[in-house]
Amino acid sequence: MPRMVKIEDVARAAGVSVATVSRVLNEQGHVLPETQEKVRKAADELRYQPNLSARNLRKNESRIILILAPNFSNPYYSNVLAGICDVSRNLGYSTLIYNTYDSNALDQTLVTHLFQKNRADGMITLAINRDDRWLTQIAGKYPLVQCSEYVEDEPIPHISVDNRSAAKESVSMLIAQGHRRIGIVTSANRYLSSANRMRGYLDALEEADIARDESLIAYASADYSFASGKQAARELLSLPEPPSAIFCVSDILALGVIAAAGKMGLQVPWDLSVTGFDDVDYTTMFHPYLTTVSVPCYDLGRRSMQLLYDQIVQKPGAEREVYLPHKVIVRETTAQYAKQQ
Amino acid sequence: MPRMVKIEDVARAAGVSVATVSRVLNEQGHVLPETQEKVRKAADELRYQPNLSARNLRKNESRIILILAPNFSNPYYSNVLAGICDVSRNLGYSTLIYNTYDSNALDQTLVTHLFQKNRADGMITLAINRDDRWLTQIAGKYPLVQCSEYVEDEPIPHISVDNRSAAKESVSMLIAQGHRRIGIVTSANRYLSSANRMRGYLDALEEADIARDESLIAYASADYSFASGKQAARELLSLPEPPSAIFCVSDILALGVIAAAGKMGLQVPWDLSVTGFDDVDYTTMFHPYLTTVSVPCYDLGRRSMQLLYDQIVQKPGAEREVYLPHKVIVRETTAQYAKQQ
DNA sequence: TTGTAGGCGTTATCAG
DNA sequence: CTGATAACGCCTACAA
Repeated sequence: MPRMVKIEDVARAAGVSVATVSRVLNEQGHVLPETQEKVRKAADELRYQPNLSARNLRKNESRIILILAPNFSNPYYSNVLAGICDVSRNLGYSTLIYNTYDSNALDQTLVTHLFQKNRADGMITLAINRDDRWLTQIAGKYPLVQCSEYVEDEPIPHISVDNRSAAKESVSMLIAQGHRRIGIVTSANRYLSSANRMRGYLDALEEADIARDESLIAYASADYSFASGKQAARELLSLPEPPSAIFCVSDILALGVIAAAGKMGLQVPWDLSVTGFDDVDYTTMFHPYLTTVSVPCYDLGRRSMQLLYDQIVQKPGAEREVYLPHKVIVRETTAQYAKQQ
Repeated sequence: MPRMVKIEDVARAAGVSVATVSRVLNEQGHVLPETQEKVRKAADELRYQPNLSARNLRKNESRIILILAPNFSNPYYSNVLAGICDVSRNLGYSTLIYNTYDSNALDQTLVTHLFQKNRADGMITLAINRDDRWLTQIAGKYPLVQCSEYVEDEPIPHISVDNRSAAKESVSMLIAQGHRRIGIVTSANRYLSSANRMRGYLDALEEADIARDESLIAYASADYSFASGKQAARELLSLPEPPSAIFCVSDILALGVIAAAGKMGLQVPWDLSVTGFDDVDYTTMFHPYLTTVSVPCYDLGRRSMQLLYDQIVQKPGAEREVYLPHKVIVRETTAQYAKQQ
């Protein structure tokens, strides 16, 4: 590390004291415009950059944000991460990405430890379970924002889309197309999004006076794997009276369903309508293009960081519950119900 | 931020001086075993965690490493990032991910500024152009590792796969299947990987005494977009004498090629063989499964960080040029050449 | 409006 | 083997 210029060098060059330099550069207190001018000129010429360790030590902050993320390579999460990183960089924060791999491995002790060890100024969680009540204790002591997934019925700041409404809209659209036997492929995890998408599915059925049928509910693996989507589809399509449409709680699952259907000799959308959720990139990389619900991942990430920042600086009236708009996107995997002969 | 316990508290609890506590906890200098015992016990009970800002200030380091990445949502990069982040966390470094979006926007001034502003201890680049010679100046002043892409003919530490050999193996495999007219879809960017994959393609042709044919070389967009892969394929397949096989420098391009072929009434692999590169997740999410070259992205990320660390701590004999093994994976998009009737 | 000086929590040097 | 103490660079009372 080459020798760095410090505030003292700037002070000497400008012919003022370090206090004045600090005041000018941090825009605090009154300094004569002409003095300001001198200081800025000196700082510019010397290319002065404040030493962040010293500043952080003095101000008792770390400028580090902890991000708890389960899985980078999932395009959903990587988009959210991109949003968080872009904003945090602009705000002057470093990000410490903690790969949790499995959301069930998290607990209060571990998270507390992470905070203490890194002296993080705040944390964003991407995949907390809906019954992780212990998070409330953490949120009481440290700035925290839950992104996408959050703990149900606890007043911890969170941001997401309205999964229940989105699912309902999606399924209602299928009903409007004439489908009455509609299956769902959900996931055997403890995420609130899965639960709410299930609720939305049931809402739509109820509104259309379609009786709930347990045999039409299939569970894929906790991590939404392609293979488990195929497996779930096989169960549904082997039913004596199979569904004419399947609502999936994630795009990858939907792709698995389509693959399984193809293998069973069913053409999507003619023999089976399929809808996904999230609208990740590759939903339009193969025909038929997937009908799905678009979720603004990148913006979810951006807003999370902004919310967290508001909390850190204790901005009065900072929002604690934000829902971003979603959109049902009808493409090629859904069609009018054609009564089988 | 709750009040934190500091080294002084530990010293008082253990009945020793702060110097001794520091020595014990950092394992430097000789301290009586029984004194050590007392100190460790006190530190444990008080759950002491050193203040990293103070330590960094004192030791003149930042424990931050900069990552220059072009694009998170590309699964290739997100896997590399996962590897880097996992290792850096274990080594006690925070990562500052700088989203460059476009590799051509980078230059010496910008990168120098990033280093000075963040006082980063080192940097990993994921997508430098092969002619970014200015990087040599940077590498002379700061620890730096180039991952995946690197500047040609400059002695800056880098890690990647042997793209030239991998491409040659892949194309030779096509030749062994009887193909003689083999096209390539490469990318109009300035990455060394693209150049080397092109070289490998030519190597294979030359070895088989197949004359180079400029009309069989098509260029997709710089960011390997699906759409540009389709476009490139259309050019190739509209030729008076179209290729019977196409080697693509990325998986997404290959998928685009397959899509375009389908639209033109060509069945893969019967009417056309296609190979990709990288082996990202979704190459096995649709039939036909893609024949491709697997690249160990996650390990590339891990090793980059390890190499960078060796450089930061000035480990003697640290490696400066590493190639990780690749593997041609034959799946369903390639087949024996069947002479058209 | 500006300057002086103390202290943030560590590590490392120098005595003892 | 251990303790006292001087930096590291910055911010901010408090004084002038």
